[in-house]
Amino acid sequence: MKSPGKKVRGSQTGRPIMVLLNILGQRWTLRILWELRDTRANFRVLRLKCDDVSPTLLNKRLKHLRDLGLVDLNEWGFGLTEDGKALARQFIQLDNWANVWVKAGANTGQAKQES
Amino acid sequence: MKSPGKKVRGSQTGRPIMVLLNILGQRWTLRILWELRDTRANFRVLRLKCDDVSPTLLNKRLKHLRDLGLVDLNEWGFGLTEDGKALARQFIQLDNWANVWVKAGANTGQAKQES
DNA sequence: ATCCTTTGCTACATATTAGGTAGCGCTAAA
DNA sequence: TTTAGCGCTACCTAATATGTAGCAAAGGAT
Repeated sequence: MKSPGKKVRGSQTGRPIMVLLNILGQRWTLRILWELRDTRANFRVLRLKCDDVSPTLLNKRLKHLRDLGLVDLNEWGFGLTEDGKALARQFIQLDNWANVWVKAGANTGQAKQES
Repeated sequence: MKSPGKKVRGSQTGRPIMVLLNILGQRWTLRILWELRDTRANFRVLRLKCDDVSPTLLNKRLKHLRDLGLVDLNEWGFGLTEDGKALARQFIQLDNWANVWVKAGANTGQAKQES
């Protein structure tokens, strides 16, 4: 239903971090940013990189990320804007952290995602 | 289609960053970690902090995060483990970035989330 | 003992979102 | 005029989230 002022999901406080958390909390968004972190790729290549996401969703995410000015499209395909690159840089640190985390014996949670 | 060994979502390469991206890419997960970043909270308080998520989902996420060793529960409620805190520390940087990002005139994407 | 409250948590029906497949319109080459 | 590749969309089905109600257990007060 969704009345005008009502939100569909996540916080609508408008605090930047909340906006960002909402965006990043959507399936595949983080992954897309990650895959584009140091390269450009056209739609199909990006699909392959992203474990063969459905084009429907990939397109939806790309559209969103483009609206946000984090991703753009040119003759070499999709890629990160300067803002997007700045954001992606944060993830590289996550990558480092993740490696240490798993090495430390953390459960990867792969066996049981759903209850 | 989905053959037996295939997974339901996200990459299954096992690379730590992928595992992490899968986890963080689930709705509310980032938000929960964010809200617990510097405080503990019981179930209900946490719900309120998280824009009144449904208990069903909050419970599911908390269970998952506890399995992963990122969150624990004690007499003061739910909170981050040492691992969780280390991860949350990464987000603080995201917060800073987000503020700059929005100040720079970025579209917050609030007006049109759904297509 | 019996009633409240609060805790974490669950059932269940509904709404929303994601996934998979096919294929469109466009451009450019052959 | 076929062929191929591009970004993108329609369609239907499967998975996930939401909302509401309410559970069992633990404690406190009457």
